[in-house]
Amino acid sequence: MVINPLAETRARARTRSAILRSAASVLARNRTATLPEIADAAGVGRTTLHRYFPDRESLLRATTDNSVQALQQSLVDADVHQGSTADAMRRVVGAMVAAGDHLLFLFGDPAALATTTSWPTEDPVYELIERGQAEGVFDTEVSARWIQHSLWALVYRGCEDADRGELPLHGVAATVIRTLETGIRAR
Amino acid sequence: MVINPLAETRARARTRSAILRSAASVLARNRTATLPEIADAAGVGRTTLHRYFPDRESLLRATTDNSVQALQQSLVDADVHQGSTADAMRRVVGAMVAAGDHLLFLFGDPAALATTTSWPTEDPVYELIERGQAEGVFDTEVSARWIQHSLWALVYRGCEDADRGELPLHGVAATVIRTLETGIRAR
DNA sequence: CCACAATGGAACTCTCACGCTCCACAATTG
DNA sequence: CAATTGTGGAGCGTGAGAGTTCCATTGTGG
Repeated sequence: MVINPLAETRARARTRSAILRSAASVLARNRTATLPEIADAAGVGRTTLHRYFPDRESLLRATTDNSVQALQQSLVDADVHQGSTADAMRRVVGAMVAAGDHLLFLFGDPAALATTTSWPTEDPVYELIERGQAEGVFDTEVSARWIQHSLWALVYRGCEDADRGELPLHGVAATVIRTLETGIRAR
Repeated sequence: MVINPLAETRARARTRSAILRSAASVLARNRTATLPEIADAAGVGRTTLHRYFPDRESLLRATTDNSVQALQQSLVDADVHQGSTADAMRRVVGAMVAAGDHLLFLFGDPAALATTTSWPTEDPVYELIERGQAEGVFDTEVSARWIQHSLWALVYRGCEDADRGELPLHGVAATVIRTLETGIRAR
């Protein structure tokens, strides 16, 4: 009956991604969450969790890789090379906000990002920032790296505020973009 | 010999604050750090650590309270009511950066801030922001709360970058202020 | 429809951080 | 310079979470 023992059945694929999604969500909010907590959130038994990810570390690695991939896909969808630099940056913010839990998980744990091997060497967002600086659209007094980190920081904070109900989810992107583009000064 | 059994001797006070300082520093970088790690960082034996803080939770509470107080003191020194709103805000950024490890510890752990009882109800920075909005100096399209959170996010990120050597410590405040005031757009 | 993949509860061991105690030694303070 | 306070190493019991196995039950999918 087994046609291809290497291929995951649909059931396994569904379970696997349910676990990864819940893991990112739970760990984003409490990085010391226990395995049973994660299993419960995924609607899965602790035994099943162990069957997919033998130990905690492999679950963390898989969750990190999965979140990196989800975030990247979201950025690809944003199509950074389309239209003006400013418009592209706005789409980037929207894309990151859309990545939600994945972003909160990744940037909430300094260790996670530091140890992952799946972080792309080619970063379309970083290139976009450099492009914007070369075009005279973005500030050249600060480094491209800092601009990128400012972007991360504000989007992260926006997502967290939304998560706590301090900011309506549909307004996060607009608010972040406004502050990112022109700061907190009145115009 | 005991003159006042309630008063801490100088030695005890020194040890206590050494522990609290190290705890904030170590826990900011790894919130699951073990007690021996914290004791080592403070140059103190594990036994002594336990003598001052019977269990992990009491150490965490004390460290949180201590960091809140240090940050507050730093803000008091910044003298928010002195001079123009813009200048005051610049001093606030400098004060927060100076708080360094305390800030990284406090804002790095969502749970720490949520459970502390020592967070002041009167927040001079929040009042400064409201004042700035009323004066037409700060953006009124976004909430005062969001401006405050943007401030936190950027200062936090700046401190972290400095900690990782991605940003020179003496440039953190200036960089954060620039981005905070006018965003990432070129002028 | 029915074989087999997939699941999850129960129960076990193992590890490791924690909390605690005791006692010899060092530092302080008057 | 003593009397007392403060320190820290060694070592032990405890408990929570991790990792494992077994087996009865469920439910996918050909």
